[in-house]
Amino acid sequence: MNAAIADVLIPLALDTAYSYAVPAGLDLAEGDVVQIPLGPRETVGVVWGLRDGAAGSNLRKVTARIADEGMAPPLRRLVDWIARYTLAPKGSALAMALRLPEDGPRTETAKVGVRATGAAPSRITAARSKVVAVAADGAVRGKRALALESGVSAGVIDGLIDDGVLETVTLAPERVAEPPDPDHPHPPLSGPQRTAAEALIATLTAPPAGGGPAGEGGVTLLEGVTGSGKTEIYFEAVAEAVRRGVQSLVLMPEIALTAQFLDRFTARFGARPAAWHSGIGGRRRERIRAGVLAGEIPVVVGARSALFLPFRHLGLVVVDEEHEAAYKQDDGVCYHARDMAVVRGKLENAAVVLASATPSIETRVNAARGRYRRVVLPERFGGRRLPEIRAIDMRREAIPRGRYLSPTLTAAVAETNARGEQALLFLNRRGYAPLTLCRACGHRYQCPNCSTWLVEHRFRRALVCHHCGHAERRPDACAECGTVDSLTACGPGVERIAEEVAATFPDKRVIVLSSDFPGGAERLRAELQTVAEGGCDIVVGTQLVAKGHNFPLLTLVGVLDADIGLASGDPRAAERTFQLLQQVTGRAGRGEKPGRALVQTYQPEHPVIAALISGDAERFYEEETAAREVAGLPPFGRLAALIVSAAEREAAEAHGQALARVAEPPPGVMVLGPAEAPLALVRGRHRFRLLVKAEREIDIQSYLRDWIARGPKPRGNVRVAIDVDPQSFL
DNA sequence: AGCCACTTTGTA
DNA sequence: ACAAAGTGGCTG
Repeated sequence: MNAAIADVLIPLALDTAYSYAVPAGLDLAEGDVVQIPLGPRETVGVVWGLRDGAAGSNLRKVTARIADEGMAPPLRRLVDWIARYTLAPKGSALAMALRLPEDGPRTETAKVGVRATGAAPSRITAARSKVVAVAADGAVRGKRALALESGVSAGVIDGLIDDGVLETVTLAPERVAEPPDPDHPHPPLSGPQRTAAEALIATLTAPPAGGGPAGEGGVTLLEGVTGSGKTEIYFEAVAEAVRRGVQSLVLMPEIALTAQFLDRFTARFGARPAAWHSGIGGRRRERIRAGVLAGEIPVVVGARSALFLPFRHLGLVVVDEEHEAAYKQDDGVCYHARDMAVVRGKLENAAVVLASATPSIETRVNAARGRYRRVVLPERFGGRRLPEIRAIDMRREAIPRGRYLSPTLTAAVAETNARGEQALLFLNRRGYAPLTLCRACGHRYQCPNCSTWLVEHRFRRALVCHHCGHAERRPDACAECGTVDSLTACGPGVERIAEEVAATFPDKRVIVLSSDFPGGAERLRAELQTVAEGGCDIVVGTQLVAKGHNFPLLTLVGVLDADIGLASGDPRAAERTFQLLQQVTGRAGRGEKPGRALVQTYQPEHPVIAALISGDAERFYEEETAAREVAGLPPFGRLAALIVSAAEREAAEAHGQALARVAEPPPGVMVLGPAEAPLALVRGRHRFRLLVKAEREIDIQSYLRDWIARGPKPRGNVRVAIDVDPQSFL
C-alpha cells in the first residue's frame, strides 16, 4: 500500500519539508525527486519522508516524479547534517546538493558574476553607494557575494544591473573526463613516499580486488613540506580506489585547481580527471553529475561544491591543502568544506585524507588526540630542509624613530641581495600608516561607521577604513583644529616600509605586493611573475604573499612585526598568527638554495613566537590550550559564531542590547565577550560574532537556536554559523 | 497620500 | 526563487 502523504523538502530557504498528498497510482520512495506546486508555480523538491494519514485534507498533490534516480540516503543525511550543523535552513542545504539540469534546452549558462561597468547610477542611495564602492575595483563577484560584502540585500544588486551600473558576465567552459588508468606508467616513488602511500591505501574501506582485508576508513592527515610529493602519494591511494572500483573525490581550494594540477593528474593516470568547480555550467555540468551518479566517472577533482555530487560508491575523499581558508564558504550556507568532507566520508564509509604542508590547528589537534591518523613525510624529495628561523629581539635593537627595519635584518637583506638572491619583507598591514593624528590637537582620524582608525594610503592620498571600506581624501588641514600640515602618520604599513627600503637600498629593485594592489588582478599577476623570474631584489608584502606563487630565488624572509594580531582580542588570534607566520617564513628557500627567516618581535618568549622559532607546532597547541584554560577561553574546536546577516546589520545593532540580555546560558555553556558585557556581540567584518564556550559535549547549534528562540525575537533573520570542526559532534 | 527603494514574509 | 506585503524616507 502506498503512503498517502509525502513530506517534500524544497531547495529554497525553508527549514521544514512541506506535506503533499500522493496521488493514487504514484509510487514514491524517500529520496525521489518530485515536481510539486508551490504558490502559483511548480517547483522541484525531494521526498524527505513518507507517511500514511488522512490525505483527504486540504493538502496539495505531488505533480509527478521527475528523475529516475533519487537522492541516496548518505547524501540526504549529509544535507540534514549540514543544515543542522550550520543552522542553515534545510532547503538551502538541499539546494547545494540539487544543482539540477538548469531545466529546458539550456545552452551555455555558466556561472554568472557581476562587475562594475564604470557607468554612474542614475539615482544614488546609501545602499547603492556601498555597492559601487565595493565593485569599484572592477573584479567579478557573485551577486550574493557582492551583496554581502557591501552590506546590502540582493535587490540592490538587481537594481544596479537594470541601471547599467553593473553588468553580468559568464565564464567559459572546457571539456569532460576520460577514464583514468591506475596502472599508467609513472616515475617510481621513493622509499618513504611508498611507505606513506601504503599507509593511505591501508585505510581504504573497499576490499582489494584480489581479496584480502579492507581498511577501516577514518581520517588520515598527510603532512609534508612542499615538494615532498604529497600529491603523488595520494594519487596512489586514488589509483588503488580506482582498481577497487570505488569513486574518489579530490577537493582543492578553488585557486589551486589549475591546468598545472590537471596536467600532473594526466601524467599519472593518462587521462584528464573530471574537473568540477563553480565555473562549470550547462551541459558539461550535467554530464559530470550524471556520470558521477551512474558511477561511470571514477575520479572527480573539484572545488568545495564537488562535495555535494551524487557519488554512487564514494570510497576516498582527499582534501588537498586542507588548511586553506578558501574551503570556507561564507555566503548562503556557511560551511567549511574540509569538515564537511570528513562528515561525508563518515556517512559514506569512505576513507578521508587531509593533505597539507602546514596543517591547520584544528587538524593538528585532531591528529594529536588520535581522532585522525597521521602520516608524516620526513623531508622534501631531494633532501631540502625547512628554512632556519631566528627571532630578532627588538628590545635590543637600536632603531631610529620612524624606522622599522632592525640593523640585523637590514644587514641580512644586504647580504642576501649581494649573493644575487631575493628577500621578502613581510608586514601584515596595508597602506602607509595605521593611524593618523594631528600633532597640534591630538585628533585621531576615525571611521564614521566603525570604531577603527582610518589607515593612511599615501599612494591614493586617502584615509581608508579597512573594516568597512569607507574612504575619504586625506585633508591638508586638521579637521578638528584647522592647523595646516599638522597630520602625522603613526606606525608602519607596507607602503611606508617600501619607502624605508628604498631609502636604505637606493639601487635595489623593490616591489610592494598587497591585496589593494593598484591596477587589479591582472597587473598583480604580472608582478608576481616578475618576482618569480628574478626581476626584483626586495619584495615588501602583506599576507597576500603567504601563499600561491612560488619564488625560487627567494632565500630570506624578514617578518617585520610578528606581534601584530597577537593582542587583537580574537580568541583565535594566536592560532591565526602562528599559521600565517609559519606559511610566510616557509616561503624562503623553495628553490635550489636554502632559506632562512628572521622574525622581528618584542616578545620572543610569547608561545606563538617561540613555537614558530622552534618549529614545534605540537608544543604550541599544548601551551596554547593551557593558556586558554587559564584565560577562560574555549579550547580549540569549540568556538561558535553567531552571525547576523549583513542586511540586518543596522537592525542587529539596534537590537544588540536586547540580544545581549537574552536568556540565561544553560549550565556548562558560557557566552564570551568583553568583560563588561558578557554577552556582547563582537564586531567582525560585516557581521557580528558571538563566541560561545562549551565545557561539555553540547550541540552548540541547537543551543543557540533555543537561545535565540527564548529571548526577544531579534528583527529579521538571524543566522548562525559555526566556526569549529565537526569531530566533536559526529 | 503616493511614490520609490528596499526588506521581510510566505509558499504545504 | 519569487511574488506579495510591509517599511521608511521623501516629495510637494
